[in-house]
Amino acid sequence: MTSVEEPARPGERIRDAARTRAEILDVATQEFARAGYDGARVDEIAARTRTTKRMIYYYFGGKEQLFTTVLERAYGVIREAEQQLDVDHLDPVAAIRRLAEVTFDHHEQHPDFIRLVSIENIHGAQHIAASEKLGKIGSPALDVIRRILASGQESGLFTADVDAVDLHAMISSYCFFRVSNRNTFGALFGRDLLDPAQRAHYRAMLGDMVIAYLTAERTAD
Amino acid sequence: MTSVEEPARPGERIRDAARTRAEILDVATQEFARAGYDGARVDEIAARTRTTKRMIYYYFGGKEQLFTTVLERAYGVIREAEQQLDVDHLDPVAAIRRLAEVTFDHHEQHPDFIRLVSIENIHGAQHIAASEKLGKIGSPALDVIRRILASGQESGLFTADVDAVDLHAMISSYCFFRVSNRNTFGALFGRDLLDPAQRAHYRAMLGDMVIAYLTAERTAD
DNA sequence: TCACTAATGTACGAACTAGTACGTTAGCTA
DNA sequence: TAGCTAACGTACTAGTTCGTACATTAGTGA
Repeated sequence: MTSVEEPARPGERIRDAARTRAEILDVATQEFARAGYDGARVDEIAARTRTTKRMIYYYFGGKEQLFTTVLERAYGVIREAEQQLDVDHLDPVAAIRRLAEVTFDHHEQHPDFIRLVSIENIHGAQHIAASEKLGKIGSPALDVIRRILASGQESGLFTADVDAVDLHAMISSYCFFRVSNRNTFGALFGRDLLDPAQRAHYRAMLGDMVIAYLTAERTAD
Repeated sequence: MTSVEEPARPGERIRDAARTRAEILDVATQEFARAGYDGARVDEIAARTRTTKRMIYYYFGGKEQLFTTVLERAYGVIREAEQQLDVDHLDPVAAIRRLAEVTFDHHEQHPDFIRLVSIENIHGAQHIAASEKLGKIGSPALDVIRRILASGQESGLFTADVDAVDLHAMISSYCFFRVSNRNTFGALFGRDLLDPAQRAHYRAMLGDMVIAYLTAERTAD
């Protein structure tokens, strides 16, 4: 998230379109993540900004488009993180573990993103559908997975029948659930999935799981 | 879900507290699952019922308590399904696969439940916390997992360092994600995780993953 | 320096929404 | 069958919430 925090001496009123826009997006991200789409209040977003509600409509058109823009920016952040990923120098097993760990870390570090995605799912992904940007930005992580899989399968380390998108779903589900379902899981089972003391344990567990799946000999079917 | 659908000849007005209550819960479940807690409309729930809004407040006290009761009932259904589970006659590997498959099936068959849990997570699991019923109903599935794990570890089939709650989280995350994130995943990757043609594939993949994890020799750490 | 426009602020309204005051009736029980 | 109460319906209100009409000013280019 591009956070904005110039001091802005009180009383003085500065015009800065980019700053105002970014500040609205920052606050809106928090507010939507906090309360959901319908629970979020446009007035509340405005109040926590150095500008007024009028500006939200000026820059974004309305609550719906504001949420779409918030989503676009949140997905942009994860896409950037995935693009940083460089595992070509590692052997397939180490590479896939590294990918899993980076995914794990990113989910943990961006709970707001997880919440926004959960909210978007409740609403049928309608904002993604309405967004031109989000329509066809494939995941860079997918390309990485494809390369690792191809290399691992070629060398015979990995079983042959694994698909990149499926593996991505497997890794994502584990990382996502840990954050998205933290509250109900904690309430029902008395265990905090985000407990810092257990972090390394869960991180290793994910890697072990994925590698075990990829290297196990499958029973005939 | 205990669905209610007596014909109830038009014009005639029958008094039936249990039926009215159940009908409100049925409709409320759909409405909350459809639109989220804040998106759901009490008037809409009432309108789709053969009774009036007044009755919602008569029986449940308010929107908040109505949602809590909806949640309690939804969790009750899954707990019942878990209690049906009988895998004691199977060997550990078959038993754990069976457990995974039953979990898989239940999630797929109850998308409304998944949505309600997602919604509850957005709101910090506050309704679970407020509910006496939901406070301490452990999951029967957990007991089953504990027995299978103990048996599998004793016989040396499974690695020793796996915890029941962790394994439950692993299985749940896969099953949950497939339903909860169907919309965004489909929109971003063009693949429907609930495609009936892929159902068997994903079901087998889960079992393979869990068994691979449980039977793999762990690298020293 | 003048004028023009992008950027901003104020005040308000129309529609919605949870919740309630009050009145009515079915059906059971004494 | 009289009366009592659980069950139900109608109509309304108070407060909220998204959105906008209108007024204003900072900064830039001619």
